Amino acid sequence: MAKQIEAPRRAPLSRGRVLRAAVALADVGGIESLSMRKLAEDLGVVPMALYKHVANKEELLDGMIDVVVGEIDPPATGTEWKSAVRQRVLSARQALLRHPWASFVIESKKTPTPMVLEYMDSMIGLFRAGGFSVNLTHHVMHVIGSRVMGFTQELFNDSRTVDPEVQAVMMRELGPKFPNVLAIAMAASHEGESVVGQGCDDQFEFEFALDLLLDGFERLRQEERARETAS
Amino acid sequence: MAKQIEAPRRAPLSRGRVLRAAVALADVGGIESLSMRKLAEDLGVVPMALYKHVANKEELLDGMIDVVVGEIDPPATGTEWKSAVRQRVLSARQALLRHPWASFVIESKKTPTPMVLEYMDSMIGLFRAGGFSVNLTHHVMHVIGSRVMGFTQELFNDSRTVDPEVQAVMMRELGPKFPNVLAIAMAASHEGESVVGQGCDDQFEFEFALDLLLDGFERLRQEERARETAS
DNA sequence: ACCTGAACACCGTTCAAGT
DNA sequence: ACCTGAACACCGTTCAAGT
Repeated sequence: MAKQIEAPRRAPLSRGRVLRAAVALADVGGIESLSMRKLAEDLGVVPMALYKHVANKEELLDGMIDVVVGEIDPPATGTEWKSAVRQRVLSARQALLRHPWASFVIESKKTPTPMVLEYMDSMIGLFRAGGFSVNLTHHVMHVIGSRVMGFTQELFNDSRTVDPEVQAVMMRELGPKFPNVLAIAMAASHEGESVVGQGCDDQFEFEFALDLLLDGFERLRQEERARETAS
Repeated sequence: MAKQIEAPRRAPLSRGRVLRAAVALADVGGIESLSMRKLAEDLGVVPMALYKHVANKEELLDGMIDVVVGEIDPPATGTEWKSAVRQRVLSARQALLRHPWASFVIESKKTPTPMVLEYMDSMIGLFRAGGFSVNLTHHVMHVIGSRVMGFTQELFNDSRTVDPEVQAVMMRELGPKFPNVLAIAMAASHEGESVVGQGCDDQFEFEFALDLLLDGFERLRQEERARETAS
């Protein structure tokens, strides 16, 4: 029967608390469920109170990105460039998987946040330390693109578990019009000889792509060095 | 002094006219300027009239994507897989460049539209015809990712023209914190020996990346065929 | 039956009034 | 000086009233 009139104000609202609450909200409800008003409610605060800590929603999103980027492991030291890049990218991927909204928000920005820029800078540094010229580093950064942050646009999502019934429907519906897509979807769900299809293995595909790129980069690097020593 | 009471109703509003108007609106004002209400106004129509032709905004966006995808050239016939894929991807890129909002909208969809699926299906067909197995095709489609549609996430946009003064400011501001990013930005703007930096050449970078991937695919394809004939 | 104005349930953000 | 309720200028979409 305690009186409930004065709800205990947890902590005195700070930028950090606002950002963490926003990340949590987007994690559970998706980015489209994040509004200034809803966030304020979550924090037990009037909407306008948020504007003391973030200038506007844009800046809130910037801050949220930085929270995610902050979760990426620092680069390994003392390893050769390829595994250093590989490890860091895969660590970024883990952070991004924890916050599925983040890749979309990062892309939607026209200018990267300072922390993203810092991450990129250190990644460039790994290539430079590995003996890549400035120009070649520039090119490979473009090639690796968003994958350097640990994500790729999945234009077609075949990683969901498909139960046999749905599969049969897909067969009938999509089969005639998209036979090639169907063939891949079917093959993917039977791969790995699990009883029922579990869709394709995103982690495998990501690493497959990453390694193909890194191998290509290695070749370019060697060609460049050969050209240098030849002249 | 003509009477203006009855504005001439151009055409009797159709799904096609709605979609084309929406595309035009997004082309000039950006996707964030596209609202059902503004679109209706552009068409000289009450907002609710749109809902006769599209179920909701989601479906409007789907239709807009299909307009863009419809601009992509059909695949060349009678050429080997690599140049067929290359040509088609570069044609997709041209379409996407004409509608800068499109890549973002395409990504934002969780399921591809039928026309996107059809495009993917025909692209898969090109690989299959080139002798790639179903599984290898699956992998390379993941590797090529969004680039197959002609776009990549640019996490850092160094393609803008930078005048020397801005460059000097960048040098001072970014230099200490992001030396590696700066080095690349500087180098990119001096490349091609134009007098003033024009930023990096996006078309070159896109083709560089695409060709690196295609060469990698070629190698994988040959390895696979060698494995087949060996067994 | 079709069309459409008003209304509903939201937004992000401004601003002036309250303390 | 700080805080905040109300208001503003938008959204997408429902719905009932008008023809």
